[in-house]
Amino acid sequence: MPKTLMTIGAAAKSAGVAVDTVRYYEREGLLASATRTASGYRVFAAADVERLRFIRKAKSLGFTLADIAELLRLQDGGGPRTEVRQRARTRIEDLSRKIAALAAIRDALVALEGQCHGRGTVAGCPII
Amino acid sequence: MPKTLMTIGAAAKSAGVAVDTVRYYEREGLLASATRTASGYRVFAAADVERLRFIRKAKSLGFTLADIAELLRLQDGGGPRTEVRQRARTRIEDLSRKIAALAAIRDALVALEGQCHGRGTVAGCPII
DNA sequence: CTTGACTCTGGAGTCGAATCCAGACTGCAA
DNA sequence: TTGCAGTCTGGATTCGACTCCAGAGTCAAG
Repeated sequence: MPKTLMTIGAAAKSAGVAVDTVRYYEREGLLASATRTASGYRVFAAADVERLRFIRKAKSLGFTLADIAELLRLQDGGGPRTEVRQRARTRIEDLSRKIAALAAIRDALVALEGQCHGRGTVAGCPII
Repeated sequence: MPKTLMTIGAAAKSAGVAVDTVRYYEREGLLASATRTASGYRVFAAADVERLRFIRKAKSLGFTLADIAELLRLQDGGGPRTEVRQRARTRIEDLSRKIAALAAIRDALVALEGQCHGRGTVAGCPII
């Protein structure tokens, strides 16, 4: 096997994911069914590892697997770039909303913390 | 039944949660086992509704049910207020970290978006 | 040839926080 | 009295993204 062709273990390691995760992605259709050796072992090429890395990166950017599946479908179909931009923008808006919500929560807690002098029992504590 | 005593449906509605959720909280120990009518219906008092409201509010502040159970235990035990403050501070730190992480993700996406001119197919699109 | 690491499959289990279900019972109004 | 909304129980199901399992087959090193 040339070094660009590898077993699932090598591919997983190279992409930084777990072996089970690779099989899971294949089941979920994010990866095409891998070709097999005569004995049934999956064989992965560099492009597959790239795809795994892309999934990992997109996940780290907060996309769900469903989002990523969409993106990959676009990629596979050579779809329009505007579509990709649109998804990125949607995701950015999601993130902004989520950040604002969390910041509001934090500020509310900070305010409560400021009101609590920290002495006595919890009875009457503004946080409670 | 005096109007401060109510069925699960009324209590749930008054606190703004679902009936199933109330039973779930009871099962999980966030609410003491409610007293019952002769026929086995749960009976709730104003204090129970307050407790439900507290849970709802704490949840909206991003505490998990496990966090909230702790807070309630403190409350029930008349524990030290410093403890409550400590938990609030921990939660604030959690939130700050989460906000920072999301902001980093968003900024990365914004940067990618800026690099993509939005023309052509996805091949070579920096977002991909 | 044996050992140990790797891979295969289908399916089950995990987490949190509910939500939904069937089937039986209760309570209130018309 | 009948009808329907509400309640009871215990258990199953949901979502997302894995993770783990048993039992069987395969591969490479020593």
